[in-house]
Amino acid sequence: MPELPEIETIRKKLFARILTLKMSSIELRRADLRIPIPIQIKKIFVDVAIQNVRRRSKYLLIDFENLWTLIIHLGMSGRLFFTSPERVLAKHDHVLFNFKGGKQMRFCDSRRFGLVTVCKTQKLPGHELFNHLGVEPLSDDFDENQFYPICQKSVSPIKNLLMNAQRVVGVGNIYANEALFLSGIRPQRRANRVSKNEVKKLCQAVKHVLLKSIESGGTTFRDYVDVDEKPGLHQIQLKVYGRAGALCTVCGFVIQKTVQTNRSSFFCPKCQI
DNA sequence: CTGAGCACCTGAGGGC
DNA sequence: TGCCCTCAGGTGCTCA
Repeated sequence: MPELPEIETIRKKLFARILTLKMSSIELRRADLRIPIPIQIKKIFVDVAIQNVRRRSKYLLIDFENLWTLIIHLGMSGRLFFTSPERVLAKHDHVLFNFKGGKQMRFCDSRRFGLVTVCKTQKLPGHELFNHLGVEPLSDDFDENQFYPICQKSVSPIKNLLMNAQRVVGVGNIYANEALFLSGIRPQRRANRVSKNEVKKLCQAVKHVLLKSIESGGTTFRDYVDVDEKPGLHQIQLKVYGRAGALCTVCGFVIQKTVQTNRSSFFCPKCQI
């Protein structure tokens, strides 16, 4: 479920909270996630200082002083939250990170599309999870000069290209739909039919919608919550996602829904060409 | 190489 | 209540 703004919200809260903490133990209740959790996780992070909490794409990266990094991805249904160790375990609480001083952080994921794994910090860039990833959309590298040539070479729908992590990372179904609305481009338009000026508007819209959502603590459409189990507030600002049949807030036309490669697309037929 | 389709897995919600 | 269907903030494989 979570896209870049939700992961970034979690990253910021984790950064503020765990740099002063050390783990006392890690319990694996179920290890068969998207990739199996390596057993060594139970040892290598115990009693080691935490140096940083970073994000790459939708992956959380927790760097430890012993030069190992804990990698966490939430998939569609994953949650990472702090709680008391006494709290009754839920069916899908798969990993328990126990901190000295009594707090516990739980990784919970009903669909198990997420993952928890480890890597030597230095070897992260070449890791198979990361070595094919495209540009970070909030970086200065993401603009029309970089993205327009990519669009020119692709006949796939512009929305598919936006959601292709080999090209741009972090933009999932909600924010792809929203950014395309803000830039006036229909999701199904072929990428090589988008002008350079439209690509410029699209890049700006992607940055805008991601930053606005981060300001609001992410979007809670169904069940996203942060590490304090608090929902985000950005859903009240959504213009098209989940609004099929409702009226466009700009022109009053009825928002349409279609399906592209098994994902729902929402657009205003008047505002988006 | 690209793009479409589908698989991975579970739970929620609607219709009957 | 129960069953069956559809749908869901992601990713990566296979096939044409």
